[in-house]
Amino acid sequence: MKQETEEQQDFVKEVTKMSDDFDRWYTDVVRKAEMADWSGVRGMMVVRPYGWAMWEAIMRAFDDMIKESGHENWAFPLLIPREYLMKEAEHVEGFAPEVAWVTKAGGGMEELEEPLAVRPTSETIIGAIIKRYIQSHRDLPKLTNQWNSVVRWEMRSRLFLRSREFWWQEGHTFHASGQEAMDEAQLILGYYRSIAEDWLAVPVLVGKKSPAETFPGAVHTLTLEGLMRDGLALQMGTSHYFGQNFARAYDISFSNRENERELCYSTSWGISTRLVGALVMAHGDDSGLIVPPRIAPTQVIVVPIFRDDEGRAKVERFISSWAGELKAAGIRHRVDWRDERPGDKYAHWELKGVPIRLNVGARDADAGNVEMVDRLTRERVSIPVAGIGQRLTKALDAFQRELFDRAQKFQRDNTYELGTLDEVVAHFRERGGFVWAGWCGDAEEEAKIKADAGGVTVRVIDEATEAAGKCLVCSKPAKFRVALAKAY
RNA sequence: CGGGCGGUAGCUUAGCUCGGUAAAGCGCCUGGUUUGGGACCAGGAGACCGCGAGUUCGAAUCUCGCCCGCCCGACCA
Repeated sequence: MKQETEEQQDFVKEVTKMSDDFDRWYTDVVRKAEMADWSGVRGMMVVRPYGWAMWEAIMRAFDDMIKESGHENWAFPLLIPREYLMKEAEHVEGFAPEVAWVTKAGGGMEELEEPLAVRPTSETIIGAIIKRYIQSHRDLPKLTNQWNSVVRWEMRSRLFLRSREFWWQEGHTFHASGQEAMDEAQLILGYYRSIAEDWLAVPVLVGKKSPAETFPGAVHTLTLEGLMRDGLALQMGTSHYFGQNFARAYDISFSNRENERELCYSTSWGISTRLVGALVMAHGDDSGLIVPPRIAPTQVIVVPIFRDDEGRAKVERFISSWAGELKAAGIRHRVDWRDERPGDKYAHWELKGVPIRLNVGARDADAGNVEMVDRLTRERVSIPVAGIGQRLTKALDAFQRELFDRAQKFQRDNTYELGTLDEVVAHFRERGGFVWAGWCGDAEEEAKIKADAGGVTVRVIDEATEAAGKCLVCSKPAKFRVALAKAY
């Protein structure tokens, strides 16, 4: 059954091999699988239906989670008056380099009195607006979210990973106590972890960001990091606790039970279309995408095989005798009736990463079987059509688990524990992955790691584990246990 | 935003050095033969040669400006 490894590698012809050039492989796959493209406007991408459908699956899953815990979707303005943006000092400084401005409008391109920023994120305008709706502790917590796109004037772009416009959700919540807001940030981090691990099948490290990497204006930032197949880490979401920083800047206050004026505590959090890129880079292979079943726009593709009209009619009758069962089982499936040869269709759907394929020809119809092939192992098994809905549901669940297990094994195999900066530098000269080490917490030492090890940064601080041993740079007792990596 | 490279049909590219009828493969359309791992034959459509200016009798080719992309740096969801 599995004699043809080399042969299988050749199935997809036009995609650069992952081992030859990971970056080109990534771009080839995203474009050939019809997920996204460049638009002609610098750094601005167009997300095509196949890619957008994956984002839709993520949106549905996450939207359900936050609705369940009382969050509500809003729509806030795209353009932000300059004065709003200027109020939180660290925030302005952090975002200033990447804000795009609208300075002219109208047929005569008249200069605006006040330039308007195209939102790079909406803390400022939401802060300025939301205070109207918060007067009493009874108005709290205020749990808002919006699904939108934002613009950041990036100098270098990559499909899904970094583009000048990207789609995301941004949640902004306001609370009566710091503890409640911190709990909120943690709750969302848990949701994000579930999206990454349970939906995208990408295992993640979670923890706090170092002060240098903390979101501008935040007290602390929680983050999750996945490991891509080239050994680079990718930030897959962030959840920020602001304390009263934004409330102070925007005067968001409420009357507490004692009838005293008090500033709110706030959070913000986001995941973006970058996750679609993460799924490509965490699971794909030389034949193209491998899409986790829970995200897959098409979970099961049926390839009919026939010689003539009579054969076609027979196969068609056979398929329609059990296709209803797939529908009843809630399986997203399609039958590929295109006028192409079977081999062409196999390669096509492998490139698109459809988890399970059913080959159905006359001999299957006669036997009441279909040939099931899964995208991960490529093993072919003949299965009876009786109970096919249940059978495929199980197979898809198993596929989802195997994909996660495989990614988790990859992450484990590429995670190391090192003690000194020399070791870290030597390590990253040779390979990628995560390196756990002790750190004293000093910003200077962090900068030294980044400089000496060629862009290696502190990705997460593991707060669940007590730091032991010494700082890898200065050998003072370590305050934190941190995961280091090169990242996108 | 700095340094390097590139842009010719839907895609990948040749042609450019040395100016002179725009080419190929893949893809697409039509017909036929085919169909259990990327088929074959025949015919056909498809190109403001990235955009604009300049030099020239004549520009895909030379010059300048701009736009877009790729690689390397700094910045980054």
